[in-house]
Amino acid sequence: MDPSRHADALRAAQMYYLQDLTMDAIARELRTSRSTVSRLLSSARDSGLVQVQIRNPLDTGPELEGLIRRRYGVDVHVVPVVETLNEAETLDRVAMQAARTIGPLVDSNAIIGVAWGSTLSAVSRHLTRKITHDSVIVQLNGAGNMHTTGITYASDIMRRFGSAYGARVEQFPVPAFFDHASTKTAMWNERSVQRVLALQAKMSIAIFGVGSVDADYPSHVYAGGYLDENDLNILAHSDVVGDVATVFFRADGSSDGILLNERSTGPALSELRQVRRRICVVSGVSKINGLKGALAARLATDLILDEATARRLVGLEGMATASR
Amino acid sequence: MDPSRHADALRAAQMYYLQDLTMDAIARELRTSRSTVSRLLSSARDSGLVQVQIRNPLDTGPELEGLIRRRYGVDVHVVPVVETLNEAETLDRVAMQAARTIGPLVDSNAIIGVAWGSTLSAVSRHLTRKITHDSVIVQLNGAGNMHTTGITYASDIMRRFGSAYGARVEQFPVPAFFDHASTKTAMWNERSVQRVLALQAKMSIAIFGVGSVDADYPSHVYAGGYLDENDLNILAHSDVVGDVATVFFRADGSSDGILLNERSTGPALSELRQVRRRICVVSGVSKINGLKGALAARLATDLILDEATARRLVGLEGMATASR
DNA sequence: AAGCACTATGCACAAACGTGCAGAACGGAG
DNA sequence: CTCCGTTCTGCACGTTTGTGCATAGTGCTT
Repeated sequence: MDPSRHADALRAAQMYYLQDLTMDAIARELRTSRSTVSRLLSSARDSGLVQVQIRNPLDTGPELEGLIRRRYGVDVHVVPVVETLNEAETLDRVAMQAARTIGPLVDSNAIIGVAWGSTLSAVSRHLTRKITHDSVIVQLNGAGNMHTTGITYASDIMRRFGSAYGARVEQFPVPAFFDHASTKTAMWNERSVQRVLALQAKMSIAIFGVGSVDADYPSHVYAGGYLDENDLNILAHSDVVGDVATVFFRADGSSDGILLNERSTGPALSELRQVRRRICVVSGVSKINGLKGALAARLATDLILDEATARRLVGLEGMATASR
Repeated sequence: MDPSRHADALRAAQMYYLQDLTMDAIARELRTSRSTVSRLLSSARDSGLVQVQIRNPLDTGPELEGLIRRRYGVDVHVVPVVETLNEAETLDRVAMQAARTIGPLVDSNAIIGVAWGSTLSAVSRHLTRKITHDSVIVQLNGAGNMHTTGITYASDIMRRFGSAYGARVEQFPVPAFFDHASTKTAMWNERSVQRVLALQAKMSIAIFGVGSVDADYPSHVYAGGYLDENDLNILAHSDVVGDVATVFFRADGSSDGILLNERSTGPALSELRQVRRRICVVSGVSKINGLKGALAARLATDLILDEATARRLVGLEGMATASR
């Protein structure tokens, strides 16, 4: 990219967003055409030069947010969507808003843990660029399964995060679940694995969705060939309600004694809870039970979810909007 | 204001700025007309719900900024303006950009010192609202003179700052200059004055312009009847180059032995330098000598100025733009 | 209950904006 | 120097957005 174009984009952005000039006026000052200015501005926006932030004064916000915030002790962002949208459209809009909400939280020298799944995939597609230095994106859990090594799917997510924030990407090249807990123990002593684990231990931000065992559209983990029939049976007949980064938990948030976790490659819930900022993105009411479990386990510090699910969470299904 | 209107504004802002919907689509979701949405959005913008920020990656920024930053050790924001604009238009645009640049720096519990003058007046007119708690705006120096008590002029500035940030306003009801230094000493022992001085001592942000003795358009201080003919003569025949908040200094930044300062009500330069964030706004090349003195005195940590003055500061008058 | 002052709404029009397209400018490769 | 592929530019058009104005709504006073 021509560096003088970047400088022009900066000038244009300042004049447009900070001085309220029209594109026409800016075009005259830069001696170019209005359409070029339009393009300069859009490049300024998606190169992260311009940051738009919505700061919701906590006290005046819709009571729905206040309710969730107080009950679960998380910073919550309710994404307004109409009920008539289908699952895919809702996910798309939640993902877009999530991507723009986490942007401002990312800073230089951050170590960002990222899970994978349909939610994170959608989020990764909507990230806006932001220039940071010496940041690292680290994969939270393995993505290999019986059919594929899972590399491309999860690594696409990782790569998008990396290029949006100009960060190094550290993949976690292991399966989602080992067949034998003993293999995991062995691998966990490998230096290549330990390097990733060490990074995970230093995470300042973690971003993940939740899986819910009883979701209508089963999450990737439950349908994608990551678990065999036997495992699925065991899950279905246990009191497990969901997972975060392929680590399972019960409705009360406990996870002790869940055998599958010993073969899972995701971070133990107690480790995850060490991370300063833990951002959970949820779209779709069918994930409600998994979400409740995750909140009971205090896995998230920040929660981004669609309005319908938010209402379900606090038992206000009937209300049309939060504020009247 | 109807609280549900505020909630709608928030919803609309989220959908418009974070989900990229058109106003038309938002209107359908909110069951109202598109024009109402347009108005909701503009109210969201100027109530500070929506914050637009331009983050200029320091390393890729125009070299002009880098030059000033390195030479004077200040964070600099150069406001792009064409040379053909007259003084008033330039001031207006610098002021608008300055107002929007300082917005993000203001936070809850801040104590903000504000000077007065034509520059600050212009800035105060363009402030964008931002909700903060327990912030205080404190006047840096008295504004009374021989003709008026100066209350309305300076207090308008203060009031605008106060209402933009929802902050308490503390005026400084003294003249700009005392006739006798001894009166100042006496007043400085008054409890009402000491309360203001105590606040000033705790400032976290100070915002001021500069006066320049040899400016084409003499600053308010030099023309507004604040000083009598005798004082002006003394100034003209001394080596004083300018002032900040009615405290004078020389080209090298020194201020010792300038008698007028003993009668001035502004903060001593050494006190001003204690403030963590000191924002200096300058518009117009004729202030160049005052500005150079202020920079030599290290009075500012942040400098916002128009492009022509910036070029003059580093001796690049000829260059059309910074980057080609 | 009526009157009044003020604010919010929708319409219609004008202004501002985004984008497909065709041509210009640029930058190697031969 | 010419060719070719790529990127940038301005135009033209359709879409999206801002705003003056007439009207409807709201709340307060008498």
